Amino acid sequence: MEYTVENGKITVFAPEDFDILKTLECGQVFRYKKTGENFEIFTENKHAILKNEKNNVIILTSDEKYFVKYFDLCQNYDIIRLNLKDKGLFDAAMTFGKGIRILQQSPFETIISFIISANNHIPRIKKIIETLCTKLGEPLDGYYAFPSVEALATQSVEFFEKCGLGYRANYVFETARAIYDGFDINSIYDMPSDLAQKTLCKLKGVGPKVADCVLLFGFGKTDVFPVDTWISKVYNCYFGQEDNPKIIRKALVDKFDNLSGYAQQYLFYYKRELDKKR
DNA sequence: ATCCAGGAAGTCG
DNA sequence: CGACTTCATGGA
Repeated sequence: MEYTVENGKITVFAPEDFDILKTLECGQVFRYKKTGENFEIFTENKHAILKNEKNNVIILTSDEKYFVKYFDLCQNYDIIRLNLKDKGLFDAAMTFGKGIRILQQSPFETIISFIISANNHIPRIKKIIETLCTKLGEPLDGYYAFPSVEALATQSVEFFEKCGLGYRANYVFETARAIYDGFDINSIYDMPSDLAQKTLCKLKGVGPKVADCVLLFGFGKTDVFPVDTWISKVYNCYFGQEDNPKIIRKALVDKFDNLSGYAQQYLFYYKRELDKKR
């Protein structure tokens, strides 16, 4: 992918594989908003403004290096799609989702965010995360950072209940505490994905699906396949009759191997957008 | 109004 | 283990 970096500005040239809206709306990230014609995205204590200019994608940010990695600009999605086609992913999903990029997000932020996502609506997930940032995040230039481990670990369960977390209040409480007390999330980077999933599942509120989301979006592990309600639907529609998420996951990881995460995003986005329209 | 959400924990057998 | 139930909240 061709891009240039200047002071405060990344220009991605005529990217067939960088669709701002698809990348933000495909369910991997919650802290973004539309401001007029542009989009604004927040992560950790950073933010960037995204816009289309002529045929280019412009990223305005004071931390160019961070967002080159964040938007996965060095990855070639053309080659990924070719390999996915070989592995048997149908064209319609890839054509429909062309332009999606898998974001390389903060591990801690994805852990907390996807605990909140479990059995919840996306608009509500966004709202709760924003509330946490507003109340506990470091105030910056016109926005708030995502709360630090310490900021979250030193709250009471009642605090999280007041933020609208419901029964997930205790999950966030326990998990923030565990990490604050020394649960080493950085060790996850060096683990094979099956052990990494098992390790993450020790955290309260983290099960197989949330763990896979964290591994994919937070740790850049692409040999995992988060199976949620949408993937179950799409599986039964195009692959085979099965309702056990564990069996579905194994079948899909066997099929797509180290490209599972990409396949998952194309399939998730495809099915969810199609069902939305009807 | 009432249904249900990018699932996970708890409790059974 | 595996199946089955429960879980708080508020946007649609």
